[in-house]
Amino acid sequence: MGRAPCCDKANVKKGPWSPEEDSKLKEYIEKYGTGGNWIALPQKAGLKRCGKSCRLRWLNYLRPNIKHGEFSDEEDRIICTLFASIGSRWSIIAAQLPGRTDNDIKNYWNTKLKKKLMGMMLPPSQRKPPAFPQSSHQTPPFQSQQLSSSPYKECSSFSGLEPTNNISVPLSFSDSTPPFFQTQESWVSSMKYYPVKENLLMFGCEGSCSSSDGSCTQISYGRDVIKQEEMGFQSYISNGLEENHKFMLNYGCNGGEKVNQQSAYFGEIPFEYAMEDVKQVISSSNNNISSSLFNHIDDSKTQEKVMYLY
DNA sequence: AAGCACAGCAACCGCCGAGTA
DNA sequence: ATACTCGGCGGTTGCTGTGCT
Repeated sequence: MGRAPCCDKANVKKGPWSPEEDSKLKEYIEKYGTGGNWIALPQKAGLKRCGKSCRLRWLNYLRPNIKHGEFSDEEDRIICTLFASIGSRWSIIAAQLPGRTDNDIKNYWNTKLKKKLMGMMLPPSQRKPPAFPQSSHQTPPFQSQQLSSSPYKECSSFSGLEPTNNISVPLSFSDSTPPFFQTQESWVSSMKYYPVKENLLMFGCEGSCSSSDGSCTQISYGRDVIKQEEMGFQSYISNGLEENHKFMLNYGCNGGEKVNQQSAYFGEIPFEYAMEDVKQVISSSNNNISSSLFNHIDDSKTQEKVMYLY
């Protein structure tokens, strides 16, 4: 027996919300709250919408104190730091950015930050000028001569990321590690990676692979499916020698085996962490970032959520 | 001016875990 | 113990606006 649908799909409206629907929902929730029952809410509020849709609309758009618009450098930094530490746990990341929703952050990551990051991982010779506004910048003191001469650094808007000690990595950078990664922005080098195949390193967490035996030839990247043979066979310059390594950035986790993958992968950050644990782990390993990161972080977002859940 | 490609974002889908009858 | 409901979450899709050719 399949799972019962959360609503009668034939009789619910889908698609963009009209201003009338918005005001109905907003008025109702402001007057009566959600009553702890989103499924029943649309009917009570006179909306032909699925309860889930109402919840999403409220949380992502209608509730007070939602921040829209440009993400600041500080927010970029927080997102990247947390992503490097805990992966695509958008709700947790959102909890650290008051006024931002997980959906917002997810979209922002998928459309902008990810590309920025990918761009930074390309060797200087292959980088394209960034598509983002230039901001104040700072060259990491450990940057190599070659990279320092790269014009790209001038454009990094991740400049707020201070050089830091690495958060624990499953493998330490070693002789087999592309020096490229050792000389990039510190938060990039602090990202977890592990070898997938010979000369292929994967950052973030494991890719979503359709086959369980690892023989898949495609890895899902949101709407971009990348065939392994098409994956960037990037070259990088090191000590005057050009070498080839494949690398890939993974920003998603395979939902099916989340727990195992996460706990195995983020060895020092158990999947079932508490927020305090995350704070502690990041604080202890990433002093420069974390000190400012968590200073303004409190449970406000959590409280906010609770507040509006009534 | 028209057609196309791409980016951005709102919204949907389906799975999972917690709570409860 | 089991079945079921519901809220929450992350991944994905589809629409719309914008820029380019």
